[in-house]
Amino acid sequence: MRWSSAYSLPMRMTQLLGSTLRAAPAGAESPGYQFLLRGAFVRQLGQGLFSFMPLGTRVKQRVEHVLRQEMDVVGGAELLLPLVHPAEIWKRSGRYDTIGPELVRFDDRRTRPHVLALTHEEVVATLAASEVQSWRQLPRFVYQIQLKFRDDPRPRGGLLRVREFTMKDGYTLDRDEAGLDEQYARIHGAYLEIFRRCGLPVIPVAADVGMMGGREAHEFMYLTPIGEDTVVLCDGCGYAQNRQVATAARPPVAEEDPLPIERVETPDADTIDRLTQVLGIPAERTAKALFMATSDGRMALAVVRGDMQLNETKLAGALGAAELRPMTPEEIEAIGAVAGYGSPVGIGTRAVVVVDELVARSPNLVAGANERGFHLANVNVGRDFSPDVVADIVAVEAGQPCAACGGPLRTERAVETGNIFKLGTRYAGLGASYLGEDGEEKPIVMGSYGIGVDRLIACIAEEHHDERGLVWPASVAPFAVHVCALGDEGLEAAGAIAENLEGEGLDVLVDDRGERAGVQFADAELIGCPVQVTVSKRSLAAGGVEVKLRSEPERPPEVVPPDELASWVRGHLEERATEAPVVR
RNA sequence: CGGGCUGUGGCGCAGCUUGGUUAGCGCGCUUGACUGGGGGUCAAGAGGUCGCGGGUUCAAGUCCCGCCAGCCCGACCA
Repeated sequence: MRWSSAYSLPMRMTQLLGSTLRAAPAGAESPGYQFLLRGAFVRQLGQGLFSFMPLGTRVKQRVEHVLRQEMDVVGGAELLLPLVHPAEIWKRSGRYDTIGPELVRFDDRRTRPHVLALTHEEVVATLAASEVQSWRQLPRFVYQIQLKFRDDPRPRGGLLRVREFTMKDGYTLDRDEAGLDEQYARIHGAYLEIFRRCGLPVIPVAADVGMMGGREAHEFMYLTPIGEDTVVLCDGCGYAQNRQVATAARPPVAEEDPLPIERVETPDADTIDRLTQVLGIPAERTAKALFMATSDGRMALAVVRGDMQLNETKLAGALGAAELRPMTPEEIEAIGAVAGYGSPVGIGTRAVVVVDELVARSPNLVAGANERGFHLANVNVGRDFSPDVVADIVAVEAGQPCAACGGPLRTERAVETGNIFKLGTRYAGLGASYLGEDGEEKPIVMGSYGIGVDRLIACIAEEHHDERGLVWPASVAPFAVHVCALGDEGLEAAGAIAENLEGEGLDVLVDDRGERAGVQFADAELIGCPVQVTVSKRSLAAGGVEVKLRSEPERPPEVVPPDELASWVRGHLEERATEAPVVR
């Protein structure tokens, strides 16, 4: 293993732009982000816009090195695609219209419409169309490490959610689904290796395909309370899915014959809570109707059992809608419904009625009457109204039984550090086709594979720190060795020692600032390079330099003769290179 | 986009309630001395359109209105 980048001279701390901060700027909440700021790895320029300082850039380069190696192992060929795209290709894929304002659109000087890339499927599909003619040119796997810009409505959490970010994105081109499955599985494995090498424990979970489109997707989740996603996990059988798509075992439904529908008076019962009080029935005997509008202008009435929550992602999928929003009061009135007393009964064709699968087979539920102050008892799906769609549209809650093994499900907050999508022929409309062995023209089958580099760095910082600062895994540390040069004697001796380490292929940062010992030690711990070397009059008198590992702050330093230093460092780095955690 | 909070020197904050002369404190920065293995001490300094614009007032960092920016929660989102 190499512990060096292409650099051959030690980095002197006096070369670095940006000084360490004793206190974190206000607004930095998570410890990982605080240390990234305090250590001068990154600085914020604007909302969701970050400068990578020299130290941060080093980390980024180390992470990218791991990404490149692992992508190359699974047959990837690196390329670089433009950040600015003619709007045309996004119009041709249809995403120009389905994606909202997070896609930045602008005209160039000749008033030709352009966009800033928020991902690169369109470009790859366009390239595939022009470059691939024959089945003999497939399969292919290309990747890049490039900027993306997404005008997110709410950047937050430091580097966790930004607008401009670096992504390692890869794209597979295959003859058929079987070929895609093969490459997908291989890259799935490469992703696990990447996260292992970066020291980040992740869980692959089944996920929603979202704006990408396609038939299958996985996300690589880092479990942390600062995460914005929720994953559903089963300790019993290993079930793991994003809450957006997760399912739980369905409870049994009452075995009853349908009773005659009945209009009951329910004053001030415009919530399920109030309704159950007024009628003295449990929430699972009620059906609640939610009013949602789709981005393509359809009105939808979603019906779930009163004790369950709607999962909007599932509903959007059931409707084939890109986006959903709650209906406005005017829209609710327009379809003849009453908020708080909404009901699918009698709504007719004024709204698309989507009924949760459990509601569809539950007899004698209490539903609204579309009339203020009244509900309908003994509503039965099929008899009293006909749903347009029956599907699982409820959100899984912690504690519900696992659909696979019956064990209790739990939920955890998580950060999505990477994702992989089986796009299939979603982008074939851009002309990506090839001539098969049988002479038939066939659509190219695509896959898409992303890892957010900045987000990955943020997660590594979150995972690897103590109360004093960062503790970078050796694989991504800005430098392998941080040399503290104490006093004039230390400063004098440190140069040769650092150069020697560099000559041995180790990246070295030398603190040549002439600061007091305490300041140097504190900054070394904040910056978090794996090996700390102290050169001073005292260490030289003792026969060499003092070494200690950032990961073992309590262990007393060891004195090592200068000519043995490189092998000492190398040995300890190798030893720790295998320590990165693996989660499944 | 909705709700909340915050904008005062490079960083962290006080001052605002109850308007009143030269706007403070800690850290950092500069210079000097001492010190020299865990953010040292002393001394002397530099550095501020108090986010921006308007208003009220004899007088605004302080009160009012508008705007902008950032942070948090929600909506949204890979």
